[in-house]
Formats: sequence, C-alpha cells, structure tokens
Amino acid sequence: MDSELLIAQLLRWYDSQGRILPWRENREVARSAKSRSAYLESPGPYRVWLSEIMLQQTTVATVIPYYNLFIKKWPNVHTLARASLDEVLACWAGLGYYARARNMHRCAKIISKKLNGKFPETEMDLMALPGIGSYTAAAITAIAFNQPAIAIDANVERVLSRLHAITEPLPKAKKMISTHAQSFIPNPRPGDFTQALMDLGATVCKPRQPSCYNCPWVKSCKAEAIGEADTFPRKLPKPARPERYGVAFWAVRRDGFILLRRRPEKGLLGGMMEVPGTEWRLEEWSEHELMETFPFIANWSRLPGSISHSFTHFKLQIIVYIAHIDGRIARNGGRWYKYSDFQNLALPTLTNKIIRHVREYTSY
DNA sequence: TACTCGTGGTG
DNA sequence: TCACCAAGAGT
Repeated sequence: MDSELLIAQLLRWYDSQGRILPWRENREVARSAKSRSAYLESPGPYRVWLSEIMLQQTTVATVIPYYNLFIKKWPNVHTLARASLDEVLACWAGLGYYARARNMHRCAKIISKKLNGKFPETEMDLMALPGIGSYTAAAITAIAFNQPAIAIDANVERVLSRLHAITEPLPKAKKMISTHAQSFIPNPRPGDFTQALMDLGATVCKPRQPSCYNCPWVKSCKAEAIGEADTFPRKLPKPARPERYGVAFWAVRRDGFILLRRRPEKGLLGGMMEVPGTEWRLEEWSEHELMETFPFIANWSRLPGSISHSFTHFKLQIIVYIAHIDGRIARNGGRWYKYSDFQNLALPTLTNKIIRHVREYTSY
C-alpha cells in the first residue's frame, strides 16, 4: 500500500472531521484559524498524560467530566503530586480501574520531585514510569512532543485489521498490526496522525455498522473490498463470567452513623470504601451460615431484593442485612461515617449501588 | 502468556 | 435483556 497517500488522506480527513475534545484545546484554535497544520502547540504533556491515563479502556464521554474536574482541581503535575491519595481516589471514584489512580499519583510524585516537573520525552523513558505502558508512552511522545510514534489502541487495531483484512484473531494479531503501523512512521505530523487514526476508529471505522462511505481509506480497505468490514477484527471467544454471591452488613449507630471500611490497597477496588460484608463466593449464603458471620450481635434483618453488579471477569449479586447498633463497636478496620461525609469518600459504583438500595427501603 | 482489574453505553 | 465494547497496564 502507498503509505504516503494514506497519511495524506487521513490527515486531510482529520483537519475537517477530527473531534474537538477538552484535552485538545489547541485544535479549536487551529481550526478556527483555518491552519493547515493543526499542530500549533501541544496542550502540554501533563494534560496529554492525564487524559491518556483516564482514557485507558474508558470511553470519551465517561472521561470528559472527570478530566475537567482534575484539571480544575490540579492544574499541573506539582499540585497533583501534593494531593493526598485519598483525595485523588475520591475524585476518581466511579471511573473504574482504580490502580490507574494510584499509579498516576505515584507517577506525579516522581515527575514533580525527581524530574523537576519535566516529563520524559522518549517512549523508553516514559514506560519506566508507573501506569505508562507502550500505548500511553507512544501517545505522549506523539501528541505532547510531536515526535515519531504511533499509539496502538483498540481503535487502531480495528482500523488496521480491516485495512489489511487480517484474519488472524486478536490478541495474536497484535504483532502483525504493529508491523503495519510502523509503515506510517515517519510522517509530517505524528501527534495529529496518531489521534486521527483513533478518531477514525471511534467515529467512522466503528466496531458495529462502520460508515465506510465516509471513510477516507475506503478505496484501500481490503475488508471493505470483500464486503466484510464489520467482521474484523477477528477475536477469540471470551470465557464465560461466573456469578458470585455476597452479603453486605449495613450497621447504623444510634447517632445515625454508618459503618464502612477500606478495602486492601491491592486487588479489586483497591483502597476504595465498601460496606462491610462476606467474601464473594460462587455459592449463595444460607441464613444459617450468616448467623455465625454477622460482624456483631444485633437484630439483623434482611432487606428485600438484591443488587447486581458486573465486573470484568465475574458477576456479583449482593443481598443486604441491616441492624441498629448501640455500642461504638467497629471491628476489622471499619469506621463510622455520617451521610454528609459520603461525598468526600472514595465510593466505587458497587458501594453506591448498595447505599442507594438501602435508601430505597429505609428512611436513612 | 494469560489473568486481573470497573464501569456505562449500546444494539 | 445481555453480550459486547472501550484512547491498556501490571504481574
């Protein structure tokens, strides 16, 4: 294929059809100035880095409000480095993949204190930082510093799988896709090009019902040529997700405070707050078992209904027991919180679902 | 390498 | 309704 032609076609498309996003405010300037080169000035590595971390496995629409909040609260890497991890996790709550927030905070401290606030500019040096892998390193190199690199994400994998009609299923096809991607390096506008490729995948070369009639590459696309664009990329079937069962214990103190606890730093929902409960196992919990599992002696009563939540590799069904407590017992690291303090806590969506469920059935 | 790690939107 | 999907990284 003629790489130079493809590059020119995609950049032309990007100049008129590329998205304007909060972490691309330079594009707004470029487009309104009708500049040929949308690359006027990078938004800066901090903004590029922050957006790329948030965008890992997360949709643009979900990220935007979080990105705006973070930029407003911590406008540069030094302010973010000075924030407490608790504060960062509380602001990240609901965005998922919480290891990202912990790694991001660690990374900010390293850049602020050890690197004098200066982001590394090569993929190798960037990848040495926590939370930055091959994709994010390439994205920062290309977008923030306009140096030759191509970030290969799920969009790019899909676009190139179709362009070359790669029948090898993912993830085995990654190596071949990467080889094809290298043919676009170097090019005159590395930052714009890598974003153009992602925009094409997000708005035209979509997973389902791709708009091939709007694609600048339609004449070169091998998958489209055989009328099977939407069948690429091929993928290996995913294993079924098992159902797990858990019980949450909603303890209310006489003054109305609720017992919550912090999850361990590592693992699922690491460092986030939860309603105390049983482990999540493959077997349902019997009433008889729970008699020995309640965190303390009280008049526990079961709330009607249940909560369903879906994680990446298993589904979870939670039932809730509620009790009013006289003493100020707080076992295994739990702490009492009042409702008005909940907004400042790192509450993941699962915990919020349990809270909402309780509020439906009680007056709290 | 293959598994772990969230959540919300979509068809 | 539910399986699929997303600007992946760490281990």
